[in-house]
Amino acid sequence: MKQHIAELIEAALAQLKQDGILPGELEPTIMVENTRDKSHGDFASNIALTLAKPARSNPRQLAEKLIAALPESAQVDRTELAGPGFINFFMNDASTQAVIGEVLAQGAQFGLAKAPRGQRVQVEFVSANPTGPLHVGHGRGAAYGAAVADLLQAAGIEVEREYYVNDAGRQMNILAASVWLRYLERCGQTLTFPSNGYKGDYIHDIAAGLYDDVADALNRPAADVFADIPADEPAGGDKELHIDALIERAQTLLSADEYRRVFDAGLNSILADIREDLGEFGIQFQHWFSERGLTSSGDVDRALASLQEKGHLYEQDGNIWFRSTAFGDDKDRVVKRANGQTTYFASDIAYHMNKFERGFDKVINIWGADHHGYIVRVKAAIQAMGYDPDKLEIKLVQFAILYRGQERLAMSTRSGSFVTLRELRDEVGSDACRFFYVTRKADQHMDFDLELAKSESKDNPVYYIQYAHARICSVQGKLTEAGWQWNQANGLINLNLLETEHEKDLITKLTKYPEIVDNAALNFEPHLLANYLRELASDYHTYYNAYKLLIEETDLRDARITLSQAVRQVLNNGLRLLGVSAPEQM
RNA sequence: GCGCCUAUAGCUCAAUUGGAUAGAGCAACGCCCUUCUAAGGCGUAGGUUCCAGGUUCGAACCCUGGUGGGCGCGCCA
Repeated sequence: MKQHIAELIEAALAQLKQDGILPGELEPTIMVENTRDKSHGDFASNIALTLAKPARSNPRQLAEKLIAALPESAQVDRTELAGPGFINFFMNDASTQAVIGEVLAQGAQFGLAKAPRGQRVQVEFVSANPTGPLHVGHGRGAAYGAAVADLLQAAGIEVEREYYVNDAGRQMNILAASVWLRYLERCGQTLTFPSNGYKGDYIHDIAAGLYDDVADALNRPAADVFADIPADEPAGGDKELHIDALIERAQTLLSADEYRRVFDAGLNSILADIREDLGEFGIQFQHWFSERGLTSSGDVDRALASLQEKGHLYEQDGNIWFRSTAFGDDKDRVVKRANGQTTYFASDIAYHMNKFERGFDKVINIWGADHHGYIVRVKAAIQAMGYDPDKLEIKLVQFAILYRGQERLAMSTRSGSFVTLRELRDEVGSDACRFFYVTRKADQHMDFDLELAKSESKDNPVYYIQYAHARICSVQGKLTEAGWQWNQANGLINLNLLETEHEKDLITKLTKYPEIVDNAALNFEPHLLANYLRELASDYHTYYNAYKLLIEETDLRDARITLSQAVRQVLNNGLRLLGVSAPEQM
């Protein structure tokens, strides 16, 4: 409909150019906006305001001339000059009501792009280190990333969802050492667990599983394990040196294969858990991309060679540095240490090279806000390798702080006292989690109140929206009980009977849905859809309370139920895009 | 110290990305169930959009300078 109005304005502009009122070379972009206030009509254009200066004319006079030059349209009831020079368009009821037929005809397809946009994007999200279960902080990134990916797909873009698995590096070795030490305890030995190890209960479970598989084949005397190991922090030493020495010791006392066995026991078990957790959260990834694979495939070497060849690497103090300052970074970054080991950043460079080689039109990374310091250097590397850094879109997700009523819940991964995503889902349900996580703009800090998410009342937007859906479904049941039938065709013919303000508002709201989906997708802002659904549900509850649907007059009854069914369909479509279920009864 | 995010009603947040009179929900107060789910609805009240300048037809939004909050500033991952 906006398109239609833009065409009308374009025709008017052409007319004015022909009449010599506007300079012929003017090529303005025509903006048609939804009005905030319905007394301003359905749509408004600010074209006269933007053209006033180049046309050397007063905006209101120009608007008047434009209105006079607008072609007739069957859809537009009337136009009006308002305020400083806005042109307001009032659509006629029939053209607005047509949306109901569209919704019912298209069903689950309503709101999806009519044609593919011919773009392929990758969305990488969650990508939590596989050193423990996902916690509530990952939950927001998960819900946000999934919603963005689903929205982009709805907007006609081909989407690949990817999880980058950090299965290499020191943290993973700490995990392996933690598992091994718990396993040694399982074998009956007594030892002092390192303060810097992973202490969660899941480590015990993994160790128990390992013991079930290999019995005491990987057992070594604790005395040997701890012989000459530098003291841990509680004993007055350095916890980092302590754990590193333990890792090295594990690698000495165990053969390479044996160490790998322990390492993989931790990695695989945790990855499986994460995968299951996300699956239950309604999130599927097409690819689980292994960091370790980047080294074995030679991508890391290739990425560094590429930088080397273009003259962006140099050697100092035995380390190899990437001159990222040439691309706006505050300092250069080491990519290869003097001992020959590449850094995590080198893997990241290789990973992004790999992404770009896969030929996506856009690569979207969803990161926790604590990673913002990496944006500049990653973009620097991309540019240095000769790729377009603007194709990489990095969305930062701010932290969510959990509250139980007034009480603020603490989180700390190492101490094992964190709230996991699974615990959160068990407590408030996946639906509420998915919805709450995306009701706020991603770059907005948010408070997540467990009590509210659990409450089954209108205070809780998830239940409020789901209830609107269930209400409509229940009307269908009552209809049959009353011995009536809903005749959709008859309802569609009689839409003109829906002439109350409530009904008009509701129908207008339905017409906005496709645009909301598009906006939410292209701006990576699922909260727009969440807010829209709340408004639509609110409009429906208002309507439901104001009028009775099950009435004697067949035509009006059919029209009202037809409208209700269209609302139900849109609620269903919208909730599904956010990964929230639309129950038929509650 | 430097960088990124942020500041809107008592609280949690919106504002169609620069549009007209800044909107919702909580909380407060007053109403509506012999009527399709009261798991709901109606109404009242609540604002110098952190401060000071600037840009323009027009600013919560853009620019400059402050102030408060969050996060980051490893050859860790």
